[in-house]
Amino acid sequence: MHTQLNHRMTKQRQIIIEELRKVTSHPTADQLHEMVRKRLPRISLSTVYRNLETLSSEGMILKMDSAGTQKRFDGTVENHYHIRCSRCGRVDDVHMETIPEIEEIARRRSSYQSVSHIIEFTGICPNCYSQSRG
Amino acid sequence: MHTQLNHRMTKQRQIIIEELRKVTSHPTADQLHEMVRKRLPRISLSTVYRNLETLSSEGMILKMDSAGTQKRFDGTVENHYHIRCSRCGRVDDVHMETIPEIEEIARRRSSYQSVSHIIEFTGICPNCYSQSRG
DNA sequence: TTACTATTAAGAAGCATTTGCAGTTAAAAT
DNA sequence: ATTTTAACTGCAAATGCTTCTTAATAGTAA
Repeated sequence: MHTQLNHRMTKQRQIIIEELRKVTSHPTADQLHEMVRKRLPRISLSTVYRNLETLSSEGMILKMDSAGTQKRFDGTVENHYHIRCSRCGRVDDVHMETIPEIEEIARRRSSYQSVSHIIEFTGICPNCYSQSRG
Repeated sequence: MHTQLNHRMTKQRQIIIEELRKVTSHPTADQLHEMVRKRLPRISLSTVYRNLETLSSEGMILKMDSAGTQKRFDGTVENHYHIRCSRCGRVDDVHMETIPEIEEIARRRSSYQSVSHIIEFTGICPNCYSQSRG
């Protein structure tokens, strides 16, 4: 059982992984491009983008902020949680109690101030799920 | 006292708020534009964007996915939480235990399947905080 | 009413990301 | 070790979301 789908380990891909794993700074694509360029001066930004996409869909790295390209807006301001369908992008509210206690934990562990939080769930929405079972 | 900072309640702004509060679908700016157009056919998309920005900075609505314009990447795949500085955009890992139990709660409340979760904290990082105190 | 200034519509500009293409190369097949 | 072939690369151009520019409009205060 392997998730390798005819993917080649090119020099570019190898070095992108290595450089990303070296740091804890959660770089953007262009920051990573700069880092990789120190070792592969001719690598293009689109190669970095392409590989980041491939690697994250293989589960080898994590793409953050991967919600989607467009921002969404909510008329409700009080903190509440959301769940997003990974198939169709639909977003619903999750009606559950919030857990503000974790903010104090995060504050202590991170030494950030004025800590707030959001939780975002991801899953398959009822529509997409029923479609997938015919 | 009031949080009104020389902001005018124009017809456009009023209707944008009303339409957003009517729904629970977390629309994107262009979806909301379409909704508002039913009542104000000549409103422009940039007016919608401008007002959504104003309203969310006033705290009257919530802007989701407001992380930033660029995606970030993480070499660590196992679920862990992040904290982001609202001043400088810096992102750090938060070393605390994850709480997978909430996924079951969210699954029951939402009727989504295969639920996973992330928590994102927001705060002021040590650098920005020490700057702000001179 | 008059003056003042925030706001608007329309379109251009900005910027992150994706895509088309022609040449290259990793790696499977021979 | 060669051949083969489809994935991959660099580059440029395209795309798509969001913000900015500008001249005109319209709330608001006096």
